[in-house]
Amino acid sequence: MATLSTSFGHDSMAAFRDALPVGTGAAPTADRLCAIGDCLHLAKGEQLAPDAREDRLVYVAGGSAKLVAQPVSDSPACQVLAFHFAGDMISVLRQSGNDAWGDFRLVALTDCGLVVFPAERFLDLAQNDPAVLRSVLARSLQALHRSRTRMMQMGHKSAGARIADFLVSMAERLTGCTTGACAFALPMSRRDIGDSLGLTIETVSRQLTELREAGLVETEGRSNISLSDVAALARLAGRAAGNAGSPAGSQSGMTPKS
Amino acid sequence: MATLSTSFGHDSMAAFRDALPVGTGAAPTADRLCAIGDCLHLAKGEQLAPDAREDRLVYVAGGSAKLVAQPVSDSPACQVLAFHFAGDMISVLRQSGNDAWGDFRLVALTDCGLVVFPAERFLDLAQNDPAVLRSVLARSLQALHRSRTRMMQMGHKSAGARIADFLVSMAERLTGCTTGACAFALPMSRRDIGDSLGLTIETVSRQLTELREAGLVETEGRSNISLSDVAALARLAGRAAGNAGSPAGSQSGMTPKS
DNA sequence: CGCAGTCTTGAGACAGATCAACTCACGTGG
DNA sequence: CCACGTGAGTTGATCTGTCTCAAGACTGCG
Repeated sequence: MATLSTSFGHDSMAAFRDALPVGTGAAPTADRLCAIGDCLHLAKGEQLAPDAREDRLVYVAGGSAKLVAQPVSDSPACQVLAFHFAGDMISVLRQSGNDAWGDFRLVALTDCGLVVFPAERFLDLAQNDPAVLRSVLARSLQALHRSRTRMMQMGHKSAGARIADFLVSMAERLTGCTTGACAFALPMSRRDIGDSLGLTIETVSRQLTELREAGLVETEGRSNISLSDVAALARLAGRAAGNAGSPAGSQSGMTPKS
Repeated sequence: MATLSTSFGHDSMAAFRDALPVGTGAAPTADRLCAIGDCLHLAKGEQLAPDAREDRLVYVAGGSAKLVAQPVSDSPACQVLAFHFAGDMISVLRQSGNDAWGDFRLVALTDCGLVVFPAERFLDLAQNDPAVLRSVLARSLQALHRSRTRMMQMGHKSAGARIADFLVSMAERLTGCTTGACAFALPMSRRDIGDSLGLTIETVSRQLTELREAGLVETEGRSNISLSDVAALARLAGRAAGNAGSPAGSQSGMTPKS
């Protein structure tokens, strides 16, 4: 976290600026937005201090993180709400209020660079530039849509389908691959996967074994995984044909240029 | 849908206007918004024509409706995404895109009055009045938050907890009651309840019976229900103490004044 | 009053959770 | 550099909760 911190921070801000919509005369707004953004670097395992006073918008410039909700009293399982990777813009809302769940926290799965904004002030500034505000709104609606779709799936999908869906989604988000074969390293543990899918760690493991025996998946070490046929997995996951759903999380990807 | 349409329509529009944030100089914007809004009345069982070309924002002026997603090819169960009541502002996005799910449809559970806006044009106009735009954004973020929270619960909650949660949520939304006893009429069928909770109709029935035997619930006829102790149900549902989560749906309630 | 569809209730099957070993990867210290 | 230990991952046996299939009872409508 030491020496590289500042330069990483600088890169983070630059990355954020690049991700902004290129509206006419948006430059001054971008400047002001950057002025209130707080660059920070989280080492693997560290978490964003859960300031309960205000909502925050966080831009992930690099690395990967998980958004978790911790049960307030008892402590059995913490639910993973979403995984996030470079380019995602996520809203970390304060206190869910009065449910049995405590606050939401962003935890680093790998070292990662973030830009943190106070939501209120960010929106105040964005208000001057309707294009930015609207862009954020559009992302939110999209995110809502994805969340709904995901919820829907969670409702009645088998463990196997959920795992397949998870893998397809990861392949897509980590490598951009939507068909054929691909390999990548999963930054999260089996427990994280289970917690995000509403399954136990044992079930996750068993399903992976099954896929391995079916020749669709190969694993090496703890995190390296390779999929031999993404399309087949997508079919197993109950997706139509194309895909593009991003079930395992992404609520507000912010990559208007790509 | 015939004779009463216009007068009901008028009331719907008035209700919508009342719900708008009272910003300075917002009146002209309100006028323009109302100008593109389409008032319409749905009889019980009717559905909003699923125009697949554009996203729409719908204000529910009166009555109750369900937002459903229909599987495109096979036809086993249609998933109920949310229930909506008077005062809710919901976004009906067109085609989920490429998933195995077809389009989203709004179906009337009881006769209801709606104001339908083309999302694009609504936002174009709202852009002139940042207060309105921001209000919509705030609602969206809230909705996302609720959706996430709900998803989280869906993940690992027992059937009993889901039903209890559902009842508490309905009590709150239909009668404003958050503790003590209350009675109301459920506008949706057991099947709808099951489809929204990811349970079968039989399980819903069984759980209700169980609650009845526990003395927490009484039913009369098909839809009348009375809860003797909402707080106890909330506890059963795994909520902390207060409540205010609105799990069974509401994504964008629009009642800034209340 | 009778029919159709909704709701309830029961018995059996199955998926996934739970409990309990066991194995292996990876980081540490000798 | 390699043995070692810890914690992650795998595998197996069993158990519980929910779905499924199948009657039956009731509501509410024509």
